[in-house]
Amino acid sequence: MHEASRREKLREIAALGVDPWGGRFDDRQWIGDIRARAAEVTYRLESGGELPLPELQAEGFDLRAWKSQHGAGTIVGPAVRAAGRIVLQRPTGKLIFLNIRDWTGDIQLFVGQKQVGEADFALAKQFDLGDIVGVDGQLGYTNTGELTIFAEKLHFLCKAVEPPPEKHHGLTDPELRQRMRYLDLIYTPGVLLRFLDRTKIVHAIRRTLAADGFVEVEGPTLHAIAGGAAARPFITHHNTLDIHLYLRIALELHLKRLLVGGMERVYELGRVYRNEGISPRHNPEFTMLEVYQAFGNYETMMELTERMILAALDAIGGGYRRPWGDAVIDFAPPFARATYDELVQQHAGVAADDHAALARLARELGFPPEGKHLDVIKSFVFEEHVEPRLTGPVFVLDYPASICPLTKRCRDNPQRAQRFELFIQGMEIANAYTELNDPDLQEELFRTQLEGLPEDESMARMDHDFVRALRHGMPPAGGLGVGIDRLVMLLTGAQSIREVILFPLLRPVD
RNA sequence: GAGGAUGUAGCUCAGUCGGUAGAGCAACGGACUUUUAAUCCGUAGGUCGCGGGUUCGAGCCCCGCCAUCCUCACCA
Repeated sequence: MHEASRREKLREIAALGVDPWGGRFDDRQWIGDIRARAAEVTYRLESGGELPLPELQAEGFDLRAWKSQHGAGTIVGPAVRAAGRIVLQRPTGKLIFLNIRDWTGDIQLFVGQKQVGEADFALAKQFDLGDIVGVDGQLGYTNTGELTIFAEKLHFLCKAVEPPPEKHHGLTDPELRQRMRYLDLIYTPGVLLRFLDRTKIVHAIRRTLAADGFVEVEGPTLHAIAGGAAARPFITHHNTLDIHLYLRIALELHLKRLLVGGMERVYELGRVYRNEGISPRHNPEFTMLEVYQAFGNYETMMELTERMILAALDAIGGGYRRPWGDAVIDFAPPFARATYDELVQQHAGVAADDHAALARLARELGFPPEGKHLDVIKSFVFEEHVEPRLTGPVFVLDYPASICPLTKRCRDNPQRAQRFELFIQGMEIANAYTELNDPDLQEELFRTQLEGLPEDESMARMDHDFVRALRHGMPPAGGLGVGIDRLVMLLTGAQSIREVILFPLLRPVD
């Protein structure tokens, strides 16, 4: 079978006195850095003097013709050391061309029998696609103008006993791409870069927060009460205490306790878990950022949100206009701002206080409005009719107070909550409040929220300790939540959340 | 949870009307010191997702199950 010949080569490599699993390999340069040294390659004329080589990327460039034009000489370049996985191999008798890949790029190796000697050439004949090899050699160009390392010494660094995917098509089966992410990262163009961009985005966010004096903390992920959001939790059990515990569905309530405790600027960037459906925009575990700033409000958070996103874009490069599917998202600041009611008027064509018109529209959209509060009807219309039209980026301001249980009301209008959500391509990316710090009102709002829940969500409980913490005094504060996975989707052009989560949840197979 | 699509060699994919299972890449043997998905000659490789059924005969038709993808519902 396919493994047998590779295992045979493994034995033959060992028989050559080489460890087929490799070892420490110091002082090698990344292929991207080596490629950047192309300009150091020159043409040394026998008649004396050195010529720089022309731009060799040009299609159809013929180095042979160029050389005969300029007279006899040799190509000289810097000595380099590289390591990478063999992704293509073209043996032509006593000469082998290899393409190797590290996480910065690909480069061609020229391995000639005469040039590397009998021993290394015997080793090179045992190479398979997928093996990891090292090389010492001179950077130069082949006759066809391809930047190439002309090997002088080869090093074997790791055998691949399994064959790689098809060399041209790679892995296309979406199931295999997720189950074998290690192959997807190597062989699907753009995948590794996207995940590296995710890291840069998260780092840019942390840098922005650190520069503003925020501290990062780690709250508990096992909660006795799953609070801070409305979602079904995962349930687990602690043996020694013999209690049910819930994986956290939000970061909010513990971070606010820290506000009470005097951590004036605090954030957590971490995983939350929601026992809900899986879709191109939902994974059961996903990454949230929550930020709390004492003596700020939701406008403080809006300004911070915009700065973090711009810093993330700067970190990955490519400007503020980003393709996303068939659309282009324009992140050029400042992001648009509009009130909730204005957007209802604009996109639904209905005045936000016109109860009858909203009810009519809700019914048309399949939502029976009878006996429902105006804000509930409006909220339905907003979600169904307005949100999909918010291609954004747009900050939606001043939500109806009755759907915001953790939010301070607007001073001039208690029917409005000091809350914004940032929408981009119909997706909610950020959600921020001026945090409610009135303990009695908070307790009352929790209570009415719990009363409204259906039977099967009765695991939601009042968090009395949180309310007690508020009674000890939480400074007025702005709070922000950001869905990191979705933000990364938008910034990197990914159409599915599975393209930005390294190991999305899949049903296990034996 | 509902509906639709897909599942054939390690990978990417064909497979007509129900009649002996196909290609390319990868692999193996041979030729080749400037190739570019190298090329040329030859060889080998299959539980057609799993389980039933219909039929003289099933990759193909029927039933059930499994997995993945998409849409919807829940949700961010």
